[in-house]
Parts: sequence; C-alpha cells; structure tokens
Amino acid sequence: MIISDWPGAIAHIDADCFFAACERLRRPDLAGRPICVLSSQDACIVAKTYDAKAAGITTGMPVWEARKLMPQAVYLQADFRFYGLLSNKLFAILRRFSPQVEAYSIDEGFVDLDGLRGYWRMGYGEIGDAIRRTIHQETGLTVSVGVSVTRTLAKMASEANKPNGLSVVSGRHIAEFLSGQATRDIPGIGARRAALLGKFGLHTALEFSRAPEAQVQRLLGRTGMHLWHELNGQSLFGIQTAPALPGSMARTASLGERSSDIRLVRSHLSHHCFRLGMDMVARGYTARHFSVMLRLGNFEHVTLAEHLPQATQHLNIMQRTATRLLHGLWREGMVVNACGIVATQIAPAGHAQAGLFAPDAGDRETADLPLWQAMQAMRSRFGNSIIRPANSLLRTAPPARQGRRFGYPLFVCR
DNA sequence: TCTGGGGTCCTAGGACCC
DNA sequence: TCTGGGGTCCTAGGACCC
Repeated sequence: MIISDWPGAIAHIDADCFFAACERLRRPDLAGRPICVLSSQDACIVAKTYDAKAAGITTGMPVWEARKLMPQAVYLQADFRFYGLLSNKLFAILRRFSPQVEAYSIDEGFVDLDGLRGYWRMGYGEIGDAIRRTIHQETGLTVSVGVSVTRTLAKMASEANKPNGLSVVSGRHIAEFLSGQATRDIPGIGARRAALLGKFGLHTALEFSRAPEAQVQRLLGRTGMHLWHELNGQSLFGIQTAPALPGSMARTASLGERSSDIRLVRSHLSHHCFRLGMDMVARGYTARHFSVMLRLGNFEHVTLAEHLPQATQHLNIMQRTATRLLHGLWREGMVVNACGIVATQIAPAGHAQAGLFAPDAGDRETADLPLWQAMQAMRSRFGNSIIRPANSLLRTAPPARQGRRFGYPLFVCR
C-alpha cells in the first residue's frame, strides 16, 4: 500500500518516568540517586528512575523486593496532587502548539498537528522537537515525542526513542520503522495476543501490518482490525479533546491481610464507598448501577451488582447498597483479601434527581448534598484522612473502639 | 510474579421479544 | 414435544493500558 508522506500528523508526547522525575524536580538534593515512588499503602512500586529500572525493579513489584535489589535507592510516598500540578503545566504547553490536544493519561498526550506546518513555518518533525525542548525549558521534565500519521504509529514512535527523544515516521518510512518493531510493541497487543500472532509466524509489526485482513480479523477481531488500519497509515481514532463521561468509577484495595470476618470487610467496603462518593460529589456525577467485588484467598473474584431505581450520589444510599450486596455475596468461611465497589451508568448530577419512583429519595439527595460538598472541601483542604465514616473504623482501630452500630453512618474527624 | 489500583474496549451468551 | 428467524439488551469475562 502506498500512502502519501503526511495524510495526517499526530504527535504523541510521553513524559519520561514521570512520577520519579517530579520527585527529582522537587528534591534537588536527591540528584544522582535512584528514586522509587510507592503506592498509597507503601505496598508496591508505581514508578522508578531509569537506574532503578536497570537494577531490575519493575512497576508493581512489592517494596520489600525492590529494597533487596536496591537498598541505596530513595523510596518516596506518591504525591498525586503535586504530579497533577506538573501535568497541568505540561498540557498547557501542548495547547500552545495546537488547540487539538488529548490528555491520554496524567503524563501522556496526543496533539493533532495536521495542517500546522504553515502556521509554525516548520516541518512536523521540527514542531515535535520544539514541543520537546519547550517542555524541558519550562518545566525541567524530559519527554519523548513521536510524530507520525496515526495515533498508534505516533505512540510507537515515542516509545522507540526514550528518554528525551524524538522520532518521526512519515508515510514513506512506515515499513522501515515497523520492521524494527515486535508485535508486542504495538499498543493493544499484550503478551497473550503477541503469543497468538507468533504461532502464525507474525513476529514483527511489519509482518502483522502485511497480514491478510481476513486473518487479522480471525486472530484479533475488531481490535486487531483497528490496529491493522492504523499501522497501515489509515487514521481511525481522532484526537478527543474533551474528556468523556467515565464508563465506570471504582474504588478497590487489598485488605492487607486475609480475613473471614464480615465486619472487617464491611469496614473496608464502607471506606471505599466513602472515597467513591466523595469523588462523585467532587466531579458532579451520579450513578445508577453499583457492584461489589470481593477477591478471595485463591485470587478468584466474585461480584454482585444492583440496579437502583434512580441515579444517586448519596453516600448513605451507596453504603446501604454496598452492605446489601456484601451480604448477598458472603458465604460462611469465606477468606477475603481485597474488596471494592464499582459504579457504572454514570451521569452528570443536577436536574435529573426528581424521582419518578421515589420522590422522597430525590428530595433527600438534594437536601444532603451541601453536607457531602462540605466534607469534600475539608478533604481537599486538609487531606483525605481528615474525615471518614465511623463504620469504616474497624480497618484501623481494634474492635474495642467501635461504637454501637447506627442505622445512619456517623462521621469521625481526625 | 503469588499479586496495585483505576480504567477501556470487545465478545460471547443468555433472556426476552415479535 | 425436536423446533423459526431475527433483533435488542444486559452481563460476565478476557485482554489490555497507564
């Protein structure tokens, strides 16, 4: 297939080991030392500098294991608020180069450069390099930039030259570029799909892109066809500038132990409901469908879901729903090591509360909203642990400190 | 590798309807 | 009482991503 050099132009910008780089900016005294950033419960590694990676530390690795590999590294608590501020700066710079910017994750974005060569009086590759240099000058972060004709190719290009790199793959250079990439390097093809492709003799991204359409369809279905077109220079996914309504919102976490005590699990679940509810209030969302997940000792997951008569962001309704679902799932002798709640059918809060089925619930929802908002304001000002539901205390306190059970959750301030 | 948390998209299969 | 076809909606689970 022959395509023109620039049927479109998309840049993918990816910050290099973002969380660790943020910490390095904030702590110049740590210059030259490997840095590992930890998950909220200090359980595992969520980011690391390149030297830590070279020592064998991987994302998701338990902390004790990383310390064994690299005792001299600095282990820091993650500070997502700080990372968010730097992320905002980064995206503000991208928007100066093009109004069409998609925030793909906290440290990755796509920029539509199509047709902007004249405006910037530069080639697409040069614009990409200007983005890279500007971000470094203004934030101190290094990023890797890939410029190509589709999203998938741009993302592969940035990944291929890290850190602080630029790669440009125009239409006429696609085949040459893909011949040096494994199928596993295609975003959307993980270990399983790569293994499947390998059985059919497809090892490089170029071989995949030249496989017959019918075979790709059989092997990887619609996902495969999307990737196949994108690798062949046909852009299927544009730049999505406005964040879409989330399909689901979840709060889950491991217990940190195994437990057969439903009261303990309920306490964790209550905490997760609270975190989810606060986030929904902060973002102005309601949900109509809730599901509770338990992860059992053998790592099997069980879930139970419930459809509410109307959408809600009411903490008490969510708490009661979660408790009902937990009791529905619970079996005598069950061993649980994680639990969580997932909300789906998300909608913007607002006028739609007036209840067709339960007018009273609608009224109460509106009446209690200022309370939830005040609690969320406290959390954003003083930290998330400033206030929590009393029935989640068993997580952190011995049973002796539990009060009697109230039908209506009580909140406790730090 | 005995294991984090928050998401997305796709597919298969069941329930239900005409 | 061995026997239709087609459509939609919902759910669970797989695979993948950061």
